[in-house]
Amino acid sequence: MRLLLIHADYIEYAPLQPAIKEPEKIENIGKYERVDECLVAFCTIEKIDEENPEEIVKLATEAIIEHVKMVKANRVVVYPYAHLSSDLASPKNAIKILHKLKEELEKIIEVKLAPFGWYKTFTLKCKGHPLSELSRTIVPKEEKKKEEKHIPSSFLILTPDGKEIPIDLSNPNTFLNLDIDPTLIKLIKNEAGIKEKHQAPAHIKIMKKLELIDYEPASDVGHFRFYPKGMIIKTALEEFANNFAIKELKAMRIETPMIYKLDEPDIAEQASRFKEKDYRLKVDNKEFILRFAGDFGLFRMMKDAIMSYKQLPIRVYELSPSFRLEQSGECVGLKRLRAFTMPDIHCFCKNLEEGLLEYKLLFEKYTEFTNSMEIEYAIAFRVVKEFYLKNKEWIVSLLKIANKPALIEILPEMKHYWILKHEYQAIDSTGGNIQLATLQLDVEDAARYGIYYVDENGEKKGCIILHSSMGSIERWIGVILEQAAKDMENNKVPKLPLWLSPIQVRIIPVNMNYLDKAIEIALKINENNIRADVDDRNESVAKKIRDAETEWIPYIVVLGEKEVSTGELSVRIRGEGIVSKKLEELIEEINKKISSKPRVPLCLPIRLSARPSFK
RNA sequence: GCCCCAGUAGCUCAGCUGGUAGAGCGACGGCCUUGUAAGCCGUUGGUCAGGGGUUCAAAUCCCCUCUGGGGCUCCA
Repeated sequence: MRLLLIHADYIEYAPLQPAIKEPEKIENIGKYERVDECLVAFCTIEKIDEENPEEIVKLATEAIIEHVKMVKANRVVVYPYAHLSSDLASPKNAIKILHKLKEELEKIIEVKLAPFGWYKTFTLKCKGHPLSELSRTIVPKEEKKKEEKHIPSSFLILTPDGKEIPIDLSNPNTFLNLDIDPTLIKLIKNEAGIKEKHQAPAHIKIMKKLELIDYEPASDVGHFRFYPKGMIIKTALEEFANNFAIKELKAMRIETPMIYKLDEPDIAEQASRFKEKDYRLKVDNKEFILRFAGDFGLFRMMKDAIMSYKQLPIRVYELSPSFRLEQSGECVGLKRLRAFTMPDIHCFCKNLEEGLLEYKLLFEKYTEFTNSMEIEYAIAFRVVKEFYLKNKEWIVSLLKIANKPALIEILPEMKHYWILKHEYQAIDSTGGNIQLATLQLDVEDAARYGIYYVDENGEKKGCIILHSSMGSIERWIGVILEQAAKDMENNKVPKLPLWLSPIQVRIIPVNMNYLDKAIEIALKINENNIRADVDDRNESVAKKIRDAETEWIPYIVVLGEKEVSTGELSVRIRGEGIVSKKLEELIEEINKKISSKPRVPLCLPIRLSARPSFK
């Protein structure tokens, strides 16, 4: 907010004609107001004021009152005056803030507020003493801090054979024509703010068309409803996350509450570092916060845990919903939500040396995990300069595991709680990136939240904490659908990975005479933990095939006289064609393809005619 | 959160220089008994996102709200 304060004998003004589309309503155009012995505050509301109107009003009130006392003015005239800044707030908000300012001042002194949004004529007699003219700029305190903190990062590409290619994000020539992984180039373009397609991500239409997931307007922005088929995919991914953490990494699974009291110091501390992106609620006069990450409950639990150096590294896993009040304009489809399901694995290590061993192990596991998901992705590291210089060869050894070059962001100094992190980023159908798995090396939080282990000498020591996640389940669904959309664009038949296809096999009886046999076959397939159903609707075979194809069903079996008499099924494989197979061969093929991926049972009526349509 | 664009039947959309709505698909009913991407006939279907305003008259013009999309901003 900009203020120009004038101590005046009098001011006289009258609104003449509207200056904006929606000016404040006034009673008499052209009617003069006169105020004597006053401090006139010419006042410009700036864009930045919209972020924290309360604070701005408070600071402005203080500044005006301070000056009123100094010059001993009897009253204040707040005079909207757009011309003190070139970065204006929206008129709607400016009016709100000005009225708020009037309200606050009124508690202390007589105030007049000139109408907003009018061209006004005015006469002003300035007293002319040394303190009679003064200008002030009011800026939110937080904003000031932010500006001071900002030191730019530098960027480079690091290859598995240890080559460093410095790049400059503000100069696309330094990276656009490099002969290197095209997916990484796309990631860097995103990082540099170069966007190729300005359109809605394709997964939104697909998730509705396939009856997986949809918006729920009765909820808040970024909260979705999951239909039965969407639930199959979500459950399968969750089970995959469980298997990864529990079977693969031998982590201990826990669960912690979703709601926390804000007056607990450590909770308040974590909340304050997350700005205003949290959901708050008041119950029984107590203020609560909805968890925006798993750390709340986990850190409390680990603070109380007694850990010996002999037990480390200790891995803890939690899968649970988190809530973040992301800016409404940022919530798009499944890319960014306000409610999401997050698998979290935290590893508690003795020291940096053990932390690095653990990091490398997790890097290998997460890379293997991401590779198995049939998507296009690139890796980005963020690392504090000092750490990078000491450990460059170690990072190269990670890249050798992934066999991919990576973007490296080098932070001149420690800015967050971690000294090293990396992300797996998928590229969507519009060329935008979607962050998936991430791994962070945290050297600060153990001390901050009192998480200790007891060392060889019986002394308490702070842990090194590795935070890691495969990324939210919802995002993974989005990315898998985006991958299908990209295939479609490249004239490939769009598919879901077999293990995630809600219906894996559809049996189509040629007519009602073969319905019983069809159901018998479907049940047999289901017994093998493969999801099969039967299209028993009274439609032509052609129609049923068409519907199965538009549902992206990977295996379609047509059942008629021929099949029943020979025992050879006619199997239409999505994107490939029709082959002849015995039932056992079909089951074997699917089992082989799904391999160790999770098997979620069919949670729908086996007969299509028994299902409602959710579209 | 800000700026811009959009919202018409369950779905996809037409109508939008003002005269209170239409198609295809779906659903429902019937006929057909089906062999690898839509068999035929009929019926049903709407507070034109919600609210307010202008007007004799609003889906159509104006304002507000909600929801979605694009672009910013933000993402310890």
